[in-house]
Amino acid sequence: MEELDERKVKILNAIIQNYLETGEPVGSRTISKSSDLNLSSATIRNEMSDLEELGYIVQPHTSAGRIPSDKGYRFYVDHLIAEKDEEISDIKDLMIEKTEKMEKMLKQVVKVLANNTQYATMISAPAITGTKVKFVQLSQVNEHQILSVVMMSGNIVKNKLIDVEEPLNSENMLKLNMLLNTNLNGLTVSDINLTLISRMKAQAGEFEDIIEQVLQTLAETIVDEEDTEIYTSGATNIFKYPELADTQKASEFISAFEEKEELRNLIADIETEGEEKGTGIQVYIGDESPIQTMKDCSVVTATYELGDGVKGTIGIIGPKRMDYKNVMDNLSHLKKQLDQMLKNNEE
Amino acid sequence: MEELDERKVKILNAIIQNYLETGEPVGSRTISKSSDLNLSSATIRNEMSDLEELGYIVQPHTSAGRIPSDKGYRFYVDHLIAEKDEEISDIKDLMIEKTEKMEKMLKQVVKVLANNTQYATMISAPAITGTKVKFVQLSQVNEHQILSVVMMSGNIVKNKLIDVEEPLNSENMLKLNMLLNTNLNGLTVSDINLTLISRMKAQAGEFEDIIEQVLQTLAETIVDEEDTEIYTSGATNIFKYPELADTQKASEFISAFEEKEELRNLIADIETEGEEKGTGIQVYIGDESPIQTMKDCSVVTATYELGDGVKGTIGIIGPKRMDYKNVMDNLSHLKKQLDQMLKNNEE
DNA sequence: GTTAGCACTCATAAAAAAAGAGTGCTAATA
DNA sequence: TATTAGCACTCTTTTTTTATGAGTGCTAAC
Repeated sequence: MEELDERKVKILNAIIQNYLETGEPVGSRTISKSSDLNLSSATIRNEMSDLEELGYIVQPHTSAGRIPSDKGYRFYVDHLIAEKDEEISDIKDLMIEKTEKMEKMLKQVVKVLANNTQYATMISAPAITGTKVKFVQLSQVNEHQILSVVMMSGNIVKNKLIDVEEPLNSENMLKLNMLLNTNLNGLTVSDINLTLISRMKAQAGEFEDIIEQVLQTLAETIVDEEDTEIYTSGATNIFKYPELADTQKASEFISAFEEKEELRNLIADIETEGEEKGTGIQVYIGDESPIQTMKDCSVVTATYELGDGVKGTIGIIGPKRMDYKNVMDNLSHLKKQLDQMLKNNEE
Repeated sequence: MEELDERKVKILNAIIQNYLETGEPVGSRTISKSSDLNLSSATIRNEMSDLEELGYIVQPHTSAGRIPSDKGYRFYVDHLIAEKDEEISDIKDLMIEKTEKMEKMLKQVVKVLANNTQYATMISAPAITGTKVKFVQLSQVNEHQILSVVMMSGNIVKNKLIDVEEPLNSENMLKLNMLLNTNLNGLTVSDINLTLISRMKAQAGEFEDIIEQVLQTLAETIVDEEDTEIYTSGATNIFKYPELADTQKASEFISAFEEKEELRNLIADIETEGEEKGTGIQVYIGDESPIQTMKDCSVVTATYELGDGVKGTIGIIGPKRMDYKNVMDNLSHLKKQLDQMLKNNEE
């Protein structure tokens, strides 16, 4: 808070608060009346002039009030957000209605979050990389097809049909299953290297083709998951914020949410970066966001964790004048819940 | 064509053609110049006046040109669309890039279709109801968990973890698997009635709990699929058509695509209804569509089929002035491809 | 240091004017 | 009788003009 004395901070805060609510540039008179420091509009004007010079606020045009700059928002997020922990409606009750399946749960989570915050939301499914093979099973479906079932930690199950020339007898099948399980069990996918592969093939003898295919399935599983599944909700909330609602911008924004490609990049970027003062939450204001389409927005994200270093990201995207406090609280609350839920599920 | 003589038909056609392109009301002068029947604008005006009286076209306001009414579009779709089969880029090549998984394929299909047509598109995954159980397999994952894998016709695989007090020995496991397969194989889910259930439980003896759970999984599978998965693409194409692009409408439209609830109803409605002169294609113009949000749109759908009466629906939603010809051609082409692909996959 | 006062700026809203597209009707024409 | 040219009239759309008003910066007084 070097360059700002207490009064300036108060005024800046008042400006931002007001702007968050209204979305309109705020003038000196408004502040003069609303804030508790009894100062005339003229005095405020002088201070505002200073604040502008320091880069915390800007004027859209000569005779308009001021709006926060990215730097202003940044200051707000870093220093001005009150610490009190508001009551947040427990999402747990809403979402656990027999949602056995991860996918359904995640879909519900983003939806609830979008409803709670009235912004656009996204969540990435926990990435499979680093998870371990828990269980492999081949079964003969009919004469020419074998079904391979692979279960990874986190109870993620992958199936694949493998075509074969002729059926395996049950003895061979048993052998193969043994072979696969003893060799693969507990390994992460990156552990499966060439040495291991050739050893397994050697052991499999005439059935090396099948091994080949199972391993390939595993590899594909990874590739599959490399472009992580992302679930979104509330993209149309953007229309609630006039500064983002013109057709041009809205179209791009919503397209980005439909395509999900950019979101994927965003998440990739985020997962490598730091976080906001130890809360596990990251805030990107305007240009700070790595993704161009969102330069008029702010992005707030949290990372949730399964056991084995498996991570997913949950994020909210809205106008710069977003209710940071509420959003951050919601996210950190949700993060905790997810962490906990997934851990339970893991056992 | 009772009430319309040849010339009126020609004029109506010209009006619609023109409106499809421009989206602007078309005046008598335009028609007079563009069409091949050499008539003055005055004559056209008289004819247009008649056409309006008959309800095929309307005037947005007194001194504007005419635009087609729903009745006009309907006439166009029923009688005026040329029959020639234009070349349509083969979607097959684009989509079969090792898309083993139905889901991915469907996602790609809607995307390609949206790209080809520049409208919003949707596709419903083939409903599982009526498919048959092909294969069931239980396997011991660890001491307290059994994985049940059920494969249905169409190669749809469902997994479920079942908790057990203590592990089954391999002999019992084998027995249970036998039991399940012999009893369930080839049955549709609706075939599984109480008689069968109690018989199976009796046979299972002390393991009736497990049978119970497997069957429950099957039941849940159905419920899961009852609200069919729907994939969409190109919702933002709506912004390309000014008559639909105002924030209000666009927001509703895109929300409907995000929620998918209304689309689901739409599809449910459609699957019970008739089709356009034996092409397997249905066209809903404006109010003809059962869903309110789309009353300013037209909806064109096709139903594709897997073997056993398992159906899915693919649809295009766009402005009333949609390029019906192109859309219908695209759909019927795609329908054929899907039918074929899925049949291959089925074997 | 603070404030009242005032001239000035500039976006926005409202009002007025102009332009244009298209019609309906009438009377002339083939 | 069917077609067409011509013209007045209607409405929307666009452009121009004219307020309106919020908000500033600066100066001078407190």
